[in-house]
Amino acid sequence: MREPRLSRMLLEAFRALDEEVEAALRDRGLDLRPTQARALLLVDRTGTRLTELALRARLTKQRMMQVVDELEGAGLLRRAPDPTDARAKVVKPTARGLRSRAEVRRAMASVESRVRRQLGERRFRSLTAALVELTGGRI
Amino acid sequence: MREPRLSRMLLEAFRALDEEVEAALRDRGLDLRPTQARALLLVDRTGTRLTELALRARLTKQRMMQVVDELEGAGLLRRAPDPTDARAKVVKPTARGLRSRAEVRRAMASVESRVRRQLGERRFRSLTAALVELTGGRI
DNA sequence: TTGATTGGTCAAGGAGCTTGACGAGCTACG
DNA sequence: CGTAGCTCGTCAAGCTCCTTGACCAATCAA
Repeated sequence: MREPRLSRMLLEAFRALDEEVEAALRDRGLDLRPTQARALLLVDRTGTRLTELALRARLTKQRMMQVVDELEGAGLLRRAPDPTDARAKVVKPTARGLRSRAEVRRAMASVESRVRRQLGERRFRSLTAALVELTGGRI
Repeated sequence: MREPRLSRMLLEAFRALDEEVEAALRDRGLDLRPTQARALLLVDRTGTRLTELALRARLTKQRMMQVVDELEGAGLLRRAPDPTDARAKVVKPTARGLRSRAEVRRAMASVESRVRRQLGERRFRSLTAALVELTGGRI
């Protein structure tokens, strides 16, 4: 490679892992794109507001609405009125959504263990520690 | 954070660095987006074919053409016929392009040194080594 | 020589994200 | 209390980055 830059490597590593997660999801029969999968993980069992989801995912609420729309269309999430605030709604997982979420967790965990084995425990920890430091509180 | 996943951290770290590079470029008076900056670095002084650029950047040639179009419009690159192959053209930096490229190199290098200082030499090396291993030849 | 391949290009579109605006409901403060 | 300002979800539009598909002209391989 001609210009092996750190940011480039981070992007490639992200893409590689992202594709791996997507493939793992497909293997489990889930047709979810990584953004959808990540959003699914952020929803509390008891229901979470859209705005809160957007904050957690660091997306605009408009974008999060699109993602929730998709997941609602897929029957994995549903919206219910928030009893404590007439403006708001809460997003909840459906029964299918809960099952899918468990699959997503397993898929992500399996990829992550694969990486952990590839690097070895010590280097894996070192990698995540470095990333935490680089992102400095963004995550 | 609720679900601190490796792929998420990689993405956030990439974005953080990318924004930092973009800001560093703006500080130097260059209005280049990171994709354009990276492409600019890939062009040989003596000229490089579009297809070769696409390969180096791991983009489709169609996308690379768009990026080169933008950089040509900005007066940083120009296309010349390839004397050895009548189908082909070579993309070359203009004089301004060469100067901009040097600025890009400095901007990227400065961000990378900042990270290097932040992490310390040992952990920086460990990070890049882990990323190389994760991307496994993609870079 | 001719069939397959390569280099650049045009066209169209999709994924993922953003900004802007807005109505309905909530909250704080005079 | 009243009202000014804010928050929640939403609609609309558009941008960036990238992709797929189709072509033609030039080159290469048989």
